[in-house]
Amino acid sequence: MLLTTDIQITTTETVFPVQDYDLDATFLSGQVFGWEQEAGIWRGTVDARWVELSIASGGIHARTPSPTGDWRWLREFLQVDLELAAVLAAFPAQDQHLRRAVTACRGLRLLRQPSWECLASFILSSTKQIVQIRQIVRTLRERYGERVASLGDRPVFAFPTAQRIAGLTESELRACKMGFRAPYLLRAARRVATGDIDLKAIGQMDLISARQELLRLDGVGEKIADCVLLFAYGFPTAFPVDVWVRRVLTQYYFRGRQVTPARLAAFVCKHFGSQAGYAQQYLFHHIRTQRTKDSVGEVQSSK
DNA sequence: CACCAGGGTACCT
DNA sequence: AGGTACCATGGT
Repeated sequence: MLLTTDIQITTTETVFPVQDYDLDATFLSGQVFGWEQEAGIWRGTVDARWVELSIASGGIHARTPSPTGDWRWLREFLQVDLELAAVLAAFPAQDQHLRRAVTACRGLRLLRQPSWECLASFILSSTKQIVQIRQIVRTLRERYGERVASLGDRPVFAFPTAQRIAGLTESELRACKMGFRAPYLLRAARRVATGDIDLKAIGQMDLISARQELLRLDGVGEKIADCVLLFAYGFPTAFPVDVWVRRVLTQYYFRGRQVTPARLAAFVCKHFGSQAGYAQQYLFHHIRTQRTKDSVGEVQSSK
């Protein structure tokens, strides 16, 4: 089918007519680590393509350094065709905690990231603060990523491929300050490079099989698997539970009592429903951006 | 300077 | 199945 926005032959910019899309909330919500913001403009790469994004009247304005005849790669990444209202309508109607998070984070979206970069980034994420994950990813790009065309003054590098990382040594990776995660990343890169783990095939699987396949990787547990399932493959019920989400769930829905992981998973499945992954992202971003607000302080200080 | 960070594994009971 | 030490590094 032909969409009017895709008919242009070659152009370096376009506008996606989409409403309720907050670039700041989306790129700052801990789902992606390689993008930089300056004066309201977000810059980053999708695979080997560099792009800059800003909010314009009527939607998202995108610019690329060289003509892009077909913007499907960016539509896919940004998920501009997703109807956010339909997602929000699937949330439990009587959940006031979730409702408040949605109101506070209006326009927060889930991206659809390239799978290898997403997997690698979250292998690096364990017990790291988001700022540190960003730093490690930046170092990896600068040292081992392919240079890509950009519009700025400084050079830009793509996230290094699995093949590239597979050819590195553990000490070279440790030099990027990733610590004990280095052997995990190296082994994952090798298995992806050899095809032992087929990232493309995982996208065609059902949720259970895809999760099982990701869990075969050393250094990938349930939380990281769920991040990749949600942020790279778009499984709508994947629900990553990190320390923040665990904290917010136990505080809001279990009166601060200790809950076993199995019981928590059962609650999540029953309560949040078909768009649980989106609900998770709203709760996560909300709790992390509400520093000094009354009741939230209790959540932050509780274990 | 303790404590914590978008965890996972090995090893224990 | 559920607890715990440990892993490496830097922010707060």
